[in-house]
Amino acid sequence: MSTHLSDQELLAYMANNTMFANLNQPLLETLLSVATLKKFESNQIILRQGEKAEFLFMLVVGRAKLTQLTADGTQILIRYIGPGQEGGTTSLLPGTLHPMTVQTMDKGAMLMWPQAVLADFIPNHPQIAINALQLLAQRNSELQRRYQELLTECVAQRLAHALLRLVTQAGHVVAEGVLIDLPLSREDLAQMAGTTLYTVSRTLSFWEQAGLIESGRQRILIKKVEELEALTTNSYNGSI
Amino acid sequence: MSTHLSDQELLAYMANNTMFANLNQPLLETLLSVATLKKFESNQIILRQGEKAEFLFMLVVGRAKLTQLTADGTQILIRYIGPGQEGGTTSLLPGTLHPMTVQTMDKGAMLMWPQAVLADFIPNHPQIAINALQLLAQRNSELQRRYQELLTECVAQRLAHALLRLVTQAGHVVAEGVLIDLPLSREDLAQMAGTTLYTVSRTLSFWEQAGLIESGRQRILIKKVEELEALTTNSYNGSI
DNA sequence: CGAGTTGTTGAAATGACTCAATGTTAGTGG
DNA sequence: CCACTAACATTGAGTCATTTCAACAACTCG
Repeated sequence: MSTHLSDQELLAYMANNTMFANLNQPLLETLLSVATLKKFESNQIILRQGEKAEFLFMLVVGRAKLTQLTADGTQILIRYIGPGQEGGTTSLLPGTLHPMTVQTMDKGAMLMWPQAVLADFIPNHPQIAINALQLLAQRNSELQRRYQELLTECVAQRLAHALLRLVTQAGHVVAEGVLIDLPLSREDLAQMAGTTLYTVSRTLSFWEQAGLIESGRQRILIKKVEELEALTTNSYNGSI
Repeated sequence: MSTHLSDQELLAYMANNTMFANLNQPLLETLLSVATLKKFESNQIILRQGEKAEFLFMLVVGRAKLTQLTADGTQILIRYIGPGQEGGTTSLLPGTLHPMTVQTMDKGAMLMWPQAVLADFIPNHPQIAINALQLLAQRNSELQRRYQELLTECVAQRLAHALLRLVTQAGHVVAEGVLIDLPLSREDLAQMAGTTLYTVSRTLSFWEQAGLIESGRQRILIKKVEELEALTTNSYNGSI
């Protein structure tokens, strides 16, 4: 995919994102006109956790990884984002800090809105604030769900949940099942499920033997999505 | 405390809550005029998890407990709220469901705003939406912090964190330290820290022997807050 | 005073982590 | 095109924190 996009395409991405939902076309165009299109290279850090939140962004080409570093230095992986998905939502509120680091995975481009510019739109277009509210409410409920998982589920269930989330976010249907279209290492999965790369490796091996998945280096193919779903609810945990 | 309050007092509670911050006095009064003051008994369920979110509320007398039930039936304790604290924040967005159950602990009273009424204020007073955004952003970052805790810390550290949160929320300074003014059972603490009542009991016994706390039936007095804080950061975990 | 709730504590079981050794794959430069 | 290297993955053995189960002790309330 080229990093050159028409305004048409950019507007389409915006219209499909909750952040810009229910806004009329002229307003979308105005918002686009105050945005900056910034290109980025692979493996570049866009936002660093702890820095002042100065802008909202939306990827239009390429992918990025959202991570958090805990006080003791453990890195956790929040989620992956792709074209049409936004980040830095808290930037609407002046004086906040970025809760996570955003790191690009490919060469790509994004639209950027400075905090002050966007905030100026709210008095006349409160829908923007409502949209942001909607977005934050979604994030909140997803986080709540993950918090619950962590509190009550065993590693195998959490890993199954993490894979299922990846399926809906980055799953491509192929002949034998669903392929997760991301360069995922065991370490990445461990950071998502809150465990170690060793336990991930063991669990995936077990599932591979059971015919649920097929995994190789940085590659995961899920052959039986329903059975993986069953693992998340069942009391049976696919441990070794 | 009586369950009878003047408009003065109600307005003061509102003005101090982030939800109604930066609103002028006339607007606060208008908002109060569209609210309903509802009295409740002890141990009454105000909102049930999964029900349609139909109103925002703010306690003015009494306390309540916010809990969540996970898919497998485990109950988790999110937090306690008291006078001046709100709940049902997601009610600003039409069509959402309550993410948690709210249960009263004492006889008391609260102000209630139906979703539709509040939503009507936003077009002319976008500050309300911004306030809600602020509130959700706070909740979000607190949840993130707790998610991280769960992911990286051991039980003793999580329990220490839970106690410290309770200190700031419901701590009363007394001669010997800080008394947590809530009828907290070991089971309650276990639900907050994501562990079992047995481990809570063991850990508290250990801390009691170390002179950090003093705990009895439904009663916890923290004698050395700083040392408890040290436990949360240190690599040393106060295990048995 | 008795019944039910709440808290304590020991012993055994266990899930997950750590460490260490080894295998596998992709990419690089000769 | 092959050998080399670094990154990624697997697996076993040992260890540890935490849970589970069970028995008992203490407190509260009608």
